[in-house]
Amino acid sequence: MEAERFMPTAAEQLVELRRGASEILLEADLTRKLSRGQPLRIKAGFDPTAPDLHLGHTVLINKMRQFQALGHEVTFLIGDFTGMIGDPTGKNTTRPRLTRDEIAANAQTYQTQIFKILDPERTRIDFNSRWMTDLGAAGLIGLAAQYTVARMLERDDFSKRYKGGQPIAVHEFLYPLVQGYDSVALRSDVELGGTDQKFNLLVGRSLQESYGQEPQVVLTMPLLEGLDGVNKMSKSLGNYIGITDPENDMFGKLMSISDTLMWRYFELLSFRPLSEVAALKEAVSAGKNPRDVKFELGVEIVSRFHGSGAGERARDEFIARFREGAVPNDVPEVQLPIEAAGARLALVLKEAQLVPSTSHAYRMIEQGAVRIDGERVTDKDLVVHAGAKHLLQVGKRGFVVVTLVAKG
RNA sequence: GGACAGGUGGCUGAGCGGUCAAAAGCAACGGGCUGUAAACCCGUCGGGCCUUGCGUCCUACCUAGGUUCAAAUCCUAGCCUGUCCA
Repeated sequence: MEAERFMPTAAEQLVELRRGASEILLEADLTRKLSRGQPLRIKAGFDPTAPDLHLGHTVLINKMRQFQALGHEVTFLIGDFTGMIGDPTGKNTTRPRLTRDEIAANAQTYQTQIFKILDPERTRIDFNSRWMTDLGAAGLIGLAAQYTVARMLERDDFSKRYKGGQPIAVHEFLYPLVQGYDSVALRSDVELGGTDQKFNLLVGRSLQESYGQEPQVVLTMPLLEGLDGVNKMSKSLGNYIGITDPENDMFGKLMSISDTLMWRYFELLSFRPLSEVAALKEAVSAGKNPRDVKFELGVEIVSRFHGSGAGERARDEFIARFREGAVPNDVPEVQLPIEAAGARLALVLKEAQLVPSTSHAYRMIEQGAVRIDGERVTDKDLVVHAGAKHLLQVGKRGFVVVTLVAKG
């Protein structure tokens, strides 16, 4: 990697790096490391089982990007070994063991996604199985000897479960240790993580000292709230915006967040200078419609992942569809074989996958959620006939154009 | 190793032989009002079928058996979890 690159002073860098960060432990250490004027080794770990990144993950990735821009070296560490343990969450679900091929595929997926944000030239992708498989049982025990149970139980999650009579499997203690050992193996200078990772990241500091290294600086970023504005964004909660979501979906989801949450997204996701964000806030309290400010957020984010111009496109489409009630221009079309005598609409809705079951279809019709060719359906026994082509709509978002053909 | 307690729908949590597809809350979904915001109001919330009916069938209260006309509810064994004791 090129060593020659303009690097601002430690103080200047610190100002940038502090932005959005929840905590920097210890900031004095970071200043010292930065003052050396050498590129630092920045590490952030990711789960190999879920290669679908969402905006929540990008909070961290954006921070990595910032380090890169300042001339540091970033390692995107895929925890293929730790994935077998599973980060303790209290839900202790045993994760499926991934095959080599699956891991490789996931890593590939990660790359295509993160390089929309990170500079490929300055990003290393690594796997912790690279050193963990060689560590062996003896090595693992040696590693476990570096930390005490009492200190383990300081972890918030563990102490809660311990006090609350919830199970804690012994192997869960290994997760922080292995993650910490990754820092030893990489000789990392800084590790980034969500605030929920604080404990694990600190274990890294401690282990590096045990192994005779200078401890890493821990920089935690807040967890981004999901669409509900309450829980952290996560795929399993279904409150996420995937960075591979189609542009219209992505825009639509961004528009559905609350006004309060919007500012949070500006803070953590937007690349706008904070001064600009402050100005927008000002404008809103002066009477500007928050919706229009949200449009700006949507445009920026969608363009980031779908290319310049995509954001504006999505916005226009959104306005056309929802403000003016137009039908989206990318409605999927399907062809369905039905009985020559005709078929109940409820069944067709199910077949077209607009609803999960015919029972559900009946309920939707009863609730006035179903439209056929723009007309609200009131008759739940409505029969449609072969040869016809209809635009079906369920709720605000479900659209399908079906062509009905006679069976046989 | 021993004693005790417990395992119910996406979650929390009632029920402890029939009236239970299972109270209640949360979440979710749909409608209304809007800006696909919040708040609020209304409704739905296992699945199939049709004769859309307080209809019918299937699947469901950890697993496997059993007792009963009938079991989420009782019995037996197993698995899992927690508490206390050693």
